[in-house]
Formats: sequence, structure tokens, C-alpha cells
Amino acid sequence: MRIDKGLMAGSGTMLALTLLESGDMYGYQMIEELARRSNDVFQMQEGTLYPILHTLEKGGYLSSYQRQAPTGRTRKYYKLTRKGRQLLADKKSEWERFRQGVSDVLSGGAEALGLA
Amino acid sequence: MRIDKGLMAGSGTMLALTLLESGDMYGYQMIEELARRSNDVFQMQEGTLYPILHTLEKGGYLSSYQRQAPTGRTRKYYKLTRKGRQLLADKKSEWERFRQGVSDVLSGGAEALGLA
DNA sequence: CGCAATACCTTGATCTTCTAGGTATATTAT
DNA sequence: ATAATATACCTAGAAGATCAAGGTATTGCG
Repeated sequence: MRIDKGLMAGSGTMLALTLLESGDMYGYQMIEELARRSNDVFQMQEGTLYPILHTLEKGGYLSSYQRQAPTGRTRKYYKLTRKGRQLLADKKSEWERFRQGVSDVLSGGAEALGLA
Repeated sequence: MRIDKGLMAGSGTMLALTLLESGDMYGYQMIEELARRSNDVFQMQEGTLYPILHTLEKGGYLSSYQRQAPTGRTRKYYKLTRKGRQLLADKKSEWERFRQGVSDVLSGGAEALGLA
């Protein structure tokens, strides 16, 4: 990642799930798509993504299937399950709480906004 | 933390430095202040904060001094150094890039906003 | 043929947080 | 007075996530 490793910790799963929200994808594609959508802020490593995908599949949050690419190479596509969509919703909700919390602290606290 | 440990990873240092931006504080106070400003979203553990403070001081980002509280207890106050202010600026900048990146990915990519 | 890109994977190091302790003083309740 | 709680500092080891660096195999290109 170009972004500090620490900051990335914890959002990898949410980002992977988010990508699959817009359609089935294979791992290699997800890394490229993540870079594209984030304007190259996120350059996830394969060593980060593949273990995430395996863990999610084991947990029943994703299913997978093989598909032959026009080029002949075999690709392993991942698909969100219903359970995966729920997990994504939870992760997004937690992200928003976190983001708001950081925002509040950076601005000096919620009361600085007249909320207290 | 109430927030997932993973999400917190990497922002602890920024949050600690941010608190000291508004004045010298001692560790125990920083934990309470962080909870207050974030509406209890951040409940940093002592085992998280103290090592952060020690590392920052060793690196020259903070200085410290002892002060007697009216109650009689001794408190160890931390103060931002110039180097610490610079680190904070860098951390904030990186946070903003990260936050924007996540926002872009969640919304389907920058081009979804008409930026591409 | 050799090299880069595609496409998958794993192991071990590193970093950060948390858990769960420990020490000591001051305040409050019994 | 004594016990319990709050204040205030600290550390060691476990757990979780990412990354670096490797490996395998196929395809396309010069």
C-alpha cells in the first residue's frame, strides 16, 4: 500500500467485500479495481488479499467458482453470499462510526460543533 | 476500544498527538479526553496509550515533565515538540488521503462522482 | 527463446492493539 | 479504621492484519 500499513489494518475485508458488491470478480482483478477506484491510494498486495478471500470463503461470506478467460487462463471468481452482504453492511456501519469519531477528535470534540 | 481493533491500528499515534495539540496532558487524562471528544467511540486502553507515548518521546516527538496535582498525586505531562507537530501534520494528511480513498471505493470509484 | 504480464498461492517478519497483569496513592463507603 | 474504588503510572505476552518475498504456471510479445 502506499498508505501506511497500520491504517489499512482492519479495512481490507470491508474493501474486498465492497468490490464484490458491484459484481463477481477474481482476485487479481480486485487488486487492479481497488487501485483504480481509489486513484492508486490503495495498492493492496496479493499476500494481503488472497488470505482475506480464503478466510471469507471459509466463513461462508463468499462463494467461488472457476471460469476460463478468453485468453485461456483460469480465473477464480468470488461472489458475495447473503451472509457476506450482511457482514459488509456491518463493516460499513462500523467504518462510519470510526470515521466520525476521528473527525470529532480532529476537530476538537463534538462540542466544538455545537453538539454539546 | 469499542471500535474494531483492526480499524484502530495506525490511528492511535495520530489521535494521541491530536489531543496534545490543544495543550499538555497526562496519559490518564488523554484516555478520558479521547472518549469525551469521540462520544465514547474511542476507549483507548492504557496498554495501548502508554507504549505510544514512550515511543513518541524516545523519537523526540514529545517531551515530558512531572507535575504535582492538587490532590497530591504525581502526573506525567506530555508536550508536543516541533518535530511532533510536523509528524501530526503528516499523519493528518495521510489520514485524509486514506479517508478519501475509502470514500471513493465505497461510492464505486472516483469516476462515479464525475471525476473521470 | 526470454521477459513481462497474468493469475494463483504461502511463509515469516513486522507492527499495533489488547488482555491481563503489577505498583502506588488518594478518596469514599462501610 | 478498613475496605473498596478511582486515580495514575507501567510492562509482558497474545492476537490480528498487512507486507515482503518468495514460489508455481500460463500467456503474449519482441
